[in-house]
Amino acid sequence: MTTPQLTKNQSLVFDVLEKAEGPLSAYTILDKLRDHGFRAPLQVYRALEKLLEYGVVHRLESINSFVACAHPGENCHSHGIVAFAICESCGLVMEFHDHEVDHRLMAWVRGQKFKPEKTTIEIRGLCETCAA
Amino acid sequence: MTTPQLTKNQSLVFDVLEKAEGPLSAYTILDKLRDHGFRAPLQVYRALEKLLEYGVVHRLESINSFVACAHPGENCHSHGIVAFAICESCGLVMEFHDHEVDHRLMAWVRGQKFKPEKTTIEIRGLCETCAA
DNA sequence: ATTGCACACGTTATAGCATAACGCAATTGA
DNA sequence: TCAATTGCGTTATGCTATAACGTGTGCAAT
Ligand SMILES: [Zn+2]
Ligand SMILES: [Zn+2]
Ligand SMILES: [Zn+2]
Ligand SMILES: [Zn+2]
Repeated sequence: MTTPQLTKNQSLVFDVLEKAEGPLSAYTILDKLRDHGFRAPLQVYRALEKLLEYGVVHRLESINSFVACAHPGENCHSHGIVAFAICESCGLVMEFHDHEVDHRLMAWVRGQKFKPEKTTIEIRGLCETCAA
Repeated sequence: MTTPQLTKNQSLVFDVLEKAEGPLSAYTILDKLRDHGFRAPLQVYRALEKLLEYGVVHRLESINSFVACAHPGENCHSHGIVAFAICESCGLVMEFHDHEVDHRLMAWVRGQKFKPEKTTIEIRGLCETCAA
C-alpha cells in the first residue's frame, strides 16, 4: 500500500512523532499540538488511525504510546512482523525485524489453524546507556 | 519462585480467571466479585499484581486483559518468553513457548547490549473455529 | 508486654487512555 | 445536481489504572 498525501492534521501528528526523542502517548501529542489548534483527543486519534493504516507510525501496545516508523520510505508492513525494544528508563525505541522469528511464529499458528491478523513483539528493558 | 498461599482476595480473583472462558479485564473481574464484597478497582488490581508476580496469571498487553496461566503447577516464568494467540472473535487464548523464538530475540538484544526485563508476544487473529 | 514493622485490605479521589454520537464542510464522481 | 465519502470539530462518555490515606492483623526484636 502506498502512502497517500497526508492531511493537515495527519501531518501535524506525524511531525510531532518524528521529531520526538521517544514514544508519545496520544494525550502528549495533543498537548504538543494545542498551539496548532488541537483541542480534543479525537483529533489525535483520528490522525493516528490513518497513520497506523499507512504504516508510517507504530503503536506500542505495552505502553499505550506511538512512534514514527524507523524505516521512512520503505513500507514497513511488507517486512513481516515488526519487533520493538523499548528502554523503560530513557524511552529509546529500537525497531527491528527477524524473519526467523516470523517464520517460527507463523509455523506455530499454521499448526493451530489460527489466522493471524496483527502480531505484537515488544521487549521492555534497559538500553545499553541506561543499563551501564 | 514458589507460589505462596493466596490471600482471600487473591484466591477470589484467581478463581474468576480460571473459570472464565477467555481473558477478562480488571473491571469485568470487579463486576463478577461484587457479590463477594468487592467494591473498588484497587481490590482487583492489587490481587492481580501479586498473581502476576507469582506467575499464575498473565497480562495480555494488547487487550488490557488478564488470563490464568495455562500451565497450572509448573512455573511459567522458567519457560522463557510466553507467547499468546488471541482470537478476536471468541476470546480464546492459546499460550505457548518457542525456544527458538526466545533464542533469536535474545541474540538480537545481546547484539544491541540491551537488557531485557519483560517481553510481550501476542498474536491477534481468528481461531480455527471462528475463521471457518 | 510493648514496640515497630510488614502486609493485606478498604475507601475516596483522581489520573490517563479511548471512543460514541452529533453535526458541518469540502471533495468527488455519477 | 445529487449522493456518497472523507475529514474535521465539539461534547460527552466510558474504560483502564493509580495516588493517597487510613485500618487492622500478625510477628519479631527489644
Ligand atoms: Zn516500521
Ligand atoms: Zn535508555
Ligand atoms: Zn503461563
Ligand atoms: Zn475464536
